[in-house]
Amino acid sequence: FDSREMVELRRNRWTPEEEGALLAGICKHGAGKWMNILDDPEFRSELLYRTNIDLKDKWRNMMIKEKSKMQKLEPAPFTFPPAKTSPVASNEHPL
Amino acid sequence: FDSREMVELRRNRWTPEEEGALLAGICKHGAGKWMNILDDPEFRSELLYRTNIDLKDKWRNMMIKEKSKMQKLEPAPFTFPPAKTSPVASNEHPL
DNA sequence: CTCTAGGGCTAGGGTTAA
DNA sequence: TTTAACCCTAGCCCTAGA
Repeated sequence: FDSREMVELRRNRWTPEEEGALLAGICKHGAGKWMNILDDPEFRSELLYRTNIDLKDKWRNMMIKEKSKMQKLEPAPFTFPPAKTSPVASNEHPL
Repeated sequence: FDSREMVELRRNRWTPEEEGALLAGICKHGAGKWMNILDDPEFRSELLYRTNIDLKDKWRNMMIKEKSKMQKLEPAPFTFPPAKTSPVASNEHPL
């Protein structure tokens, strides 16, 4: 009996602990080895309520977020008239 | 400049016909099956200019309105222990 | 059969406009 | 100020292909 099968009903935010376990698992097994990460005793307890699909989806979302952060750091191309550089309020959405 | 053209620029208010189609679609497919409702030939023509997100948002707003009406009608008497809620038949859509 | 990759869809918080 | 309509996106679903 696998308790992961029971958790189909929840819509769950990822905790920092789960994210850490996922990243550590990726470092150890590689991105894409979702079932290997879940089966690893080192991460199993932290990711008990996640499926291999959950891991894949979460990794994708993390990559999307990293990508958008990178785009913010890239130097702005030369334009005229200059693009407005008003600071973005922290409660606004990125992108 | 025709004032009716101004109407096109406003936010797209839901018509009673659209609301009826949405409710009928929910009865048939269930709340949450927004794309199924849109794809159903029975409702497609009436909801032609709505997206699945529009359907979801409209249903939420309708529920909010119903809820506030309920709260106005029910003074919510203090009881202890709390009154138990009636169970819902499992063969019905949850709505 | 299981597992992964990637597109699609929903839920719910947040924002805008009237 | 209120709120119907609309936006953003994390999380979850569907499914072809390995």
